[in-house]
Formats: sequence, structure tokens, C-alpha cells
Amino acid sequence: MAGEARAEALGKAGQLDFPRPLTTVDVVIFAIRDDRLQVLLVQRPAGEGEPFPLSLALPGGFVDVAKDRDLAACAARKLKEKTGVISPYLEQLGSWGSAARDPRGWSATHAYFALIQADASALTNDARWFPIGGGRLKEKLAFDHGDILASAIQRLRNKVEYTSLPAFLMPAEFTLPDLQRVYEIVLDRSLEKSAFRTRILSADMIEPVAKMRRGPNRPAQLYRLKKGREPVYFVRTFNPPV
Amino acid sequence: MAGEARAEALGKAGQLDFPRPLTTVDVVIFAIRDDRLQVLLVQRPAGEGEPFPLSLALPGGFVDVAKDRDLAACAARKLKEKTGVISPYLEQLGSWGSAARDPRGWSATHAYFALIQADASALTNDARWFPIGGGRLKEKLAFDHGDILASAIQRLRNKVEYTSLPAFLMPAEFTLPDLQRVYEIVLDRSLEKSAFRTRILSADMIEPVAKMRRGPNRPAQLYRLKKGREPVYFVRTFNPPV
DNA sequence: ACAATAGTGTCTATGAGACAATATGGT
DNA sequence: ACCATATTGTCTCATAGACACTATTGT
Repeated sequence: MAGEARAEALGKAGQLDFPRPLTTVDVVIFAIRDDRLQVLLVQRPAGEGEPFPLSLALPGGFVDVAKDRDLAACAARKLKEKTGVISPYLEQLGSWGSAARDPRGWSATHAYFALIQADASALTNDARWFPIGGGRLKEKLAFDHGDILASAIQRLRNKVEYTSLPAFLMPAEFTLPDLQRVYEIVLDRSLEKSAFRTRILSADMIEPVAKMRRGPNRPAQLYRLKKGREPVYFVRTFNPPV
Repeated sequence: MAGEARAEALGKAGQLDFPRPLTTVDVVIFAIRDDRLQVLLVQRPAGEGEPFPLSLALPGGFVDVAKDRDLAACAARKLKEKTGVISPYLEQLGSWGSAARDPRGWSATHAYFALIQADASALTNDARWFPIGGGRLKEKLAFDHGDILASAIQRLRNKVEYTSLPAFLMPAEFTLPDLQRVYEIVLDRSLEKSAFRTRILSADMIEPVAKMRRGPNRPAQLYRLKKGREPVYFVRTFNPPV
């Protein structure tokens, strides 16, 4: 941090009155709905001077220096405002900043990504779920939000290969085949049943509840996440198919 | 991004005259020197109103909206200013922003981490290398730079378990035992020779040059990195010792 | 009994860990 | 010849992939 940059900008030390970039936080919110990975988007407002009027965009907005203690709190606030969800999986994705990404001037956004359970959320009117088909979103997004979303999808897919992240997309109780289905939806390929079960069960991340899911076939054991909300890291990835 | 946040802050649409956080970029620069992992630090200036006067800090400073096209360019500029290095391995680490981290006000920094070859750098006067012993730095740093550095060390160590990142710390030509030594320095544990060689050689990331390194023992084959500057990802980590 | 899905077992392949054996230079 | 380090080989172990087999419910 500076002093030096200050001198560069103004030739005067001890002052902070040089131009500051706009600072925003955006949140990529994922959930599983209708057996598909979906992302929550909002529509940009149409007012005077608004960039990308009526375009779809990630939920987010300017950091409020009065309200937000830090970046993570700002992201959590935006998530809660749109979905009502309070304590999800929330991870920092990265930041995007440039002179060109916002027509209003040099701006930098801090992007987060959240995994929530769709059923547990209560959306505001302006927010809607959009399915991600074949690892991409059909719709064009405002700003560089398409890039940010693509990066979030890549990060999610990559981590799903060697972590228990999909557990955070599940309802409170679920079966192993349910969980495998979610892994397969995110990865967009099928996984081998017995290897999957071995991996998950030996990870000590879930515990059986004294109930079974019944259907027109053999009942399945229901599980729930163990307390520790941390994701589990496996020492190998699922090997991609040849 | 906003409109909404604008309304929150001012109750007036189409305006951008609400308080903006300070925006900085900081760079964690690693190199191997004297068989140790070292990090480049600078001393804070002592002028009037300067926070943390004379403390050690990561190289960095305010984003210059006139000079810097984007965040990565800003990070590359700061790296070049301090070390003269132009095209290193440069990766975004994350961002840290809060009301409290800088006494001058709400600020957010975009942190990058760079891997360079120490011998190829020409330091400015104010920058010095500091060894990282046992995964920690002895010195206290200004702002939250201690946290940022700890995060960088953790990310580096973690990635070294399953990527070829240490290759970017090597000189143009090096032997396999050299490379293994660097892996071991970063991980702070010894690796098994034959497994290491198998992994590296089958990754198709280096190629032999028609030279050997000679010493008072059997000569060692010299290698260089293949063109593609991308790091290689392995499907397994080195298994940590039991 | 049959369909459908849950759950287990068996066999193979890959790559890491341990460690021994061999190779090749300088002295 | 001897030392030191480079390089290769052998054997074991853990876990993924393929795939078959068994288990348990509803109809």
C-alpha cells in the first residue's frame, strides 16, 4: 500500500484526494433445481444513467462503508437480501477490476460464490433462477459478469472433483444416490457408484439418521451432514474419463 | 452491481457521489534464496499521516486509474517496479477489505502472488528478501499483510502438492534433484526420489538440454521448462507422511 | 414373481512410498 | 578403488474404474 502511489498521482504526500475506483461486491449463487445446476440472476434497473439497463446481472452492488464491516459481510448481506439465506457456503472467488468493465468509470468488484439449498430460500421479486446447461449460461450478462460466472462454474466443477462441496447444495437429509446425482449434475458426467460410496463414506463427513427413503424399490439410507461445516478435501480427484 | 446500493446510500438515483473505499493492490513475491523460501518486503514511509511508519509491508499501493488498465496490470507494474521482473508467474490470491484494516478509512486490497527467480531480479533500494522459516515469517507486518502473507504461503504449499508451480522458481536450466530440492523447501518435508521423478517426467513439462551438471559425483541431466508456461495439475497430491 | 433401485464384492489399473540396486563422474 | 550423488528397478499399498452380484422394497 501506498504513499508512493499518492506521490505518483499528486506529487503531494499525506493526502488521499486522488480518484478512487468504484468498489462493488457480486455474488454467484448456485443451487440445484429440477435436477439442474442453476444460478440466481437479477435484472438491472432502467433508470437514467444506469449501465446495461434491464440486462441480467449477478446480484451485488456497491460496498456500503457505513453498513458493511468487511467484504465477506457485504457478500453475506447481498445474499440474504436476495434469498433470505443466512449461513450458506460462501467462498471468495476473486476480483475483477479495470477501467473498461463499467461505463461509469474504473471499477473493481469482489466476487463471491455461494452454495445454497434452493428450497430453503425465499427470493425477492427481482431475482430468478437460470439453468446452466452444458457448463454455460445461455443468457448474456451485464458488465463482465459472464466472465465471472464462467470462472465460478469452472472453480465449482474443479473443486467438486476433490472436495465435498456438493454437500452444501443438499437438503438437511439425503441419500447417497441423491448426493451422487448432484455430483453428476455439477460435473456433467456419470460417476461410478461403488467408488463414489467408498469415497464419501470413508470421508467421515456424513452420518446416517434413523430413517429410510421409501419408494417403489429398495429403501435408501438417509444421511445428514456432520456438524463441522468445513468441506472435506480428498487426496485424489475423480479420474476424468479417457 | 448497483443502483440499488446507490439508493440505499443516498436516496438519489443516477449519482455516484457516495463514499468510496480506498483501492489498493499488494503483491506477495516469492523466490528461493540460500535454499530457503523468501518473500520480498518493503519498509513503509515515515511521512506525516502515514499509517504504520517504518513497518515492513508487502510491496503494493493504490490503483492508479490513469496508469493501470486493470488489476493484473497494476500488480505486474508493482512487481516490475520493485524487482525488474517482467513476465513471472502471477496469480490472484484474493482480496481483503474492511473498515478497520487501514486507519485512513474503509479500504480493500487485491492481493496477488508471484513466483520469480531471485537471481534474475534487480531489487530497488527499499526492497529486501526475508526468509520464511517453518512456514511463518518472524517479522510483524503492517496492516493485515501478515494475514495475506500467511494465506499466500498456505496457497503456495497447498498447490505445490499437486502442481508444477515450483518450476517457476527455477533458473532456466536445472536438474531433477534441483527441482526436488525446491519442492522440499516449500513443503518443508522430504519427498521420495523415484516417485518424484516419475511424476515430473510423465507430466511432459520439462525437456532435457544437451548438457550435464558436473560435480564430484555422477553428472546430472539438465532440463528446461517446455514452452507452455501454464502449470501442470496432477491428479493426486503427494501423500502427506503419516 | 418382477421391476427398480440400493448396496456390496471382485478384479484390474495407476501411481505413490519404501528401499534396494546400479551407474557414472571426480578424486 | 572409493565416495557421492544420479538414476533405475522391485515390491507393496491405497484407491479409482469396470462390472457383476446380492438385497429389499412396492406392485
